[in-house]
Amino acid sequence: MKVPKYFHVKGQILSLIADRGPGDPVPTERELAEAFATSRTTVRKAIAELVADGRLVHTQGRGTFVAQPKLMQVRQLTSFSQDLTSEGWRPGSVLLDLAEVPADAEVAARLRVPEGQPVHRVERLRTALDQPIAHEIAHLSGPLPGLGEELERHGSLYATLRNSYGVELAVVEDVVETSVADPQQAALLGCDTGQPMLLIHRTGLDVDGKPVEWTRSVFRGDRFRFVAQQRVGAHSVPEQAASGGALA
Amino acid sequence: MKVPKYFHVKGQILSLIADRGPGDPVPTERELAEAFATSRTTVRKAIAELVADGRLVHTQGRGTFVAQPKLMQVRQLTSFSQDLTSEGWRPGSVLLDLAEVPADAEVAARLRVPEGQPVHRVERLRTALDQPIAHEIAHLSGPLPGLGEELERHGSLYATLRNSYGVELAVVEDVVETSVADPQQAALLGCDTGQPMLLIHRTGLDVDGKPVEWTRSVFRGDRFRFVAQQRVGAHSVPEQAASGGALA
DNA sequence: GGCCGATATTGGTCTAGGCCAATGCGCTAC
DNA sequence: GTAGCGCATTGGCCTAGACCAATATCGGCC
Repeated sequence: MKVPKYFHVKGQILSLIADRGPGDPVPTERELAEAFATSRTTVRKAIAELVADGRLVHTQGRGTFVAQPKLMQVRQLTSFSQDLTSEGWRPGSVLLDLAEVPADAEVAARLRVPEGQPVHRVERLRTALDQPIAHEIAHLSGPLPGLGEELERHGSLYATLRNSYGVELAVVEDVVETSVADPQQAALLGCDTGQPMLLIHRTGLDVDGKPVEWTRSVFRGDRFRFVAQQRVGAHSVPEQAASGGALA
Repeated sequence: MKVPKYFHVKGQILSLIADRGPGDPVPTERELAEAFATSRTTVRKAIAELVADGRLVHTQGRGTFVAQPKLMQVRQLTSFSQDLTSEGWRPGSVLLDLAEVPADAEVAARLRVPEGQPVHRVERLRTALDQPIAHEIAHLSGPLPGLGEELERHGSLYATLRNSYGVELAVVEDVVETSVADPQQAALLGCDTGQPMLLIHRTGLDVDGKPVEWTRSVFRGDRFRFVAQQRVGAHSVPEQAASGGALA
C-alpha cells in the first residue's frame, strides 16, 4: 500500500508527542518542516489530520499543542444537562435566538404540521465549563405561550416542556452523521473550518406518537462522543435474527 | 466574519451542480481553477470539503462527479442486516480474519475478562450491494466452539450467537464518534485517506449484564447515518412514529 | 472483430515561498 | 507603575508549478 509522505510525518509527530501531556507545545510548522526535510504544506496536512482526530489543537499566533483526550460523552434526551452535571462539567446554554417562525418544508415534514404553520424556533449555544460545546437549533410545535420566560426559568428545554406545558416525551430518535464545520459554526464553537463534526438530528415524540420537537445539533467531532444505550427486550426489537439474519 | 476564498469556491461549485444529478461530471480541477481565477490548490481544498460532506466523489484518472445522496441508515444491533435488507440494499459481509487471540488491555477491560485470556476476534468487511460499507472487528468472550462454521452457516453474527450458542443480548451500548480514515481503511472502503468516518464502538451485554461482545466499526462518514431510537419512561408508542424518510 | 499498447487526461502528492492575521512579549511613554 | 504601542512569532491562506499514478481513449496489429 502506498503511504503518502504526510502520513509518515503524522506518525513522526505522534511519536514526538507520545510522552507529552495535554497542553504541551509541539514544534512550529516551520521547524517540523525543516526537521522532517519536507515542506510546510505537507506538515500542515499531517497536522490537520491530527487536529481532526482530536490529537492536537492549534491557534493562530500561539502555536500547536497536544489536545485534551476526547472524554465528553453526550447521551440522548435530557441527559445533556444530567450527564454533564453529574460529571462536573457545569453545563449551560446561551440563547442566541428565539422566535415563532413559519415552518419550512423540512421542519413541516419532521413535525408533521402544514408547511407555513407557525412553530417555535430556539437557537442556542450549549456550553460546558463555559466553553462552547454545540450549536443547536430546536423547532417545537404546539402552542407554548411565554416560552421565553419559561425557558429562562427552567434553563433546560425538556424541563420547560414538562413542567410548564405538561409535554411529556415518550420516544426520542437521534440520527447521527458527520459533517464539516462551516465558518459560522467554526467561529461559534472555536474550531477550524472544515473540521469533522457530529451532526445530530433529534426528533421527540409525545405519548401519542406526535412529533413535538425537532432539533439539529452540531458538536465538535474532536471533543465529543455520542452514547446510545438500548435494552433489547422482547417487545422492543421483535424482528431479531430469525427473520433478517441471513446475509448474502 | 472572514470567509476564505476556497469557501466561496465551494459555494460556486455547489451552484454549478445544483441542477445536476448524481453521477454527473464536474469540470476538472484545472478548469475550475481557471474559471474561478484561482490556483488548483484552492480548488482542491474546496472539493475536499465537498467530498467530505458527501456532495462529490472523485477518482484519480476519471474525474469528479456529483455524489449519491447520503441515504443509508444504520441502526443498532441486528438492524444492520435487518434495515438494509428491508430497504433492498443486499447486505453481505466478507470474513477477513477469524482467530482466537489473547485479550489485550482494552479488550480485557471492555469484556471484563483477565488480560491475556483467549477471546474470539472476528474481522469483517461489511457490504451492501456488493460495495464496502464498514470495516468491523468484533471481540467475543466465552467458549464458542466451531465459531467459524457456525458463522458461515448463519451469516449474521447475532444470529450465530443466538441460535448456535444460546447467547441472548439484553442491552447494547453504542458509542459514536468521528475519526479520520487511515490509508488501510481508505483502501478497504474505497474512500480518501483523511476522510471523516463514523467510528462506532458497540458493547453487547447478556441478560446477566456480562459483556459478551465488543465491536469496533468504521463507517464512511459521507455515506452513512446512525439511528438510535429510545423509549422514555414506561409508555408504549406506535412503532411507525419517528422514522422519517426524506433526507436532505 | 478483438486485443493491446502508446498517449492524453485527470486527480494525488509535494515543493518553495509570499502575504495576511492573531497572539504575546517587551519596550516606551506617561 | 502602568497603559499602550510596536514588533517578532506563529498559524492561515494562497500561488504557480512540478512530477506521479490511475484511467480512458484511440490507433494499429493480429
